[in-house]
Amino acid sequence: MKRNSRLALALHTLAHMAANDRVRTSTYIAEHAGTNPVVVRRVLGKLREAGLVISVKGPSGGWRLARDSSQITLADIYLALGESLVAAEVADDTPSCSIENALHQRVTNIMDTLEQNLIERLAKTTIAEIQGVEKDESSA
Amino acid sequence: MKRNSRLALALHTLAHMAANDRVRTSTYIAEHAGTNPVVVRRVLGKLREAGLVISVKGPSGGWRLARDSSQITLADIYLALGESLVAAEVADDTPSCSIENALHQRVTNIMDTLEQNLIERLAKTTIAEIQGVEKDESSA
DNA sequence: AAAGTCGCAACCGTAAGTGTTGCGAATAAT
DNA sequence: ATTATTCGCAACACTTACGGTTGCGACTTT
Repeated sequence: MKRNSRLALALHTLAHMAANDRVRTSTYIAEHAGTNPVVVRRVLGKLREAGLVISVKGPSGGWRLARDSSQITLADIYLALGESLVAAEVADDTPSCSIENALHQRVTNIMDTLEQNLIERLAKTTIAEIQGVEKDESSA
Repeated sequence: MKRNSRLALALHTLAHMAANDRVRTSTYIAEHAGTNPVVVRRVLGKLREAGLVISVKGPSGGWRLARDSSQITLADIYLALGESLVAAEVADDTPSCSIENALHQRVTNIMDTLEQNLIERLAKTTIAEIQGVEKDESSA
């Protein structure tokens, strides 16, 4: 797969799961998403920590949504994955002078604001809206 | 520096240049941005291709804004750098079935829309607004 | 008891990006 | 003209992030 495709994978998978409430194994999901079961578990694991999906072990186990797809927004997913597409991950500051430092702070603030705008925008769409209308029949 | 810091570097640099209209060398900029002259030239080179800055060779050469800082938006910079922070770079499609394909298309459309929203948001801020009020005096 | 499934850790390979060096081209200053 | 300065560009090394893969243990249903 391509780079930083976790969000796309999560969206795709949850929309798929929203089509009906059958339990899906990570192997099944991986095949339909064109990736690996472990990758699926890695991504869905984060969503499970955030309470968006539920996993059950053992035969006839797998994954299902923790609540109705209309109650899961894209922001929920984005935040659950710990994504930060816009904002810079601050690490070390080398403020050569106070003016540089102030400027750096202003740039950082702007990017943080942009990140926040993105999240607010994400919060306005739910999985149910992605999933659309049709019910999926592909089980084999 | 950190990863994908090109946008932050460009913002920082252009805001710095907006403080006055002196020509800055890439070495000077790099020192103040905590990076390397070649990295600065790489980033500013893209902005030059987009007509946002002008570079002059030779002694007393360097970089300056191509137009007033109030006429350069963050979207100009973002697009000049060829950034795509949200949208997925499509490469290959493996539509196992038509339903999968439709779903994939819908996810792609959503991420494209989010990318577009980000750009629209970026277009609402100019370098002049980042730069603020004070005039910078640091030359040594 | 057996089989299926997740959970997790470890590792590899690839890709992207920054940092660095070197050299050529252009241009201003002398 | 010569020289010094600066960009332009290509090539390379180094690091980091991430997807992909394997292996094994834990759990639970049948």
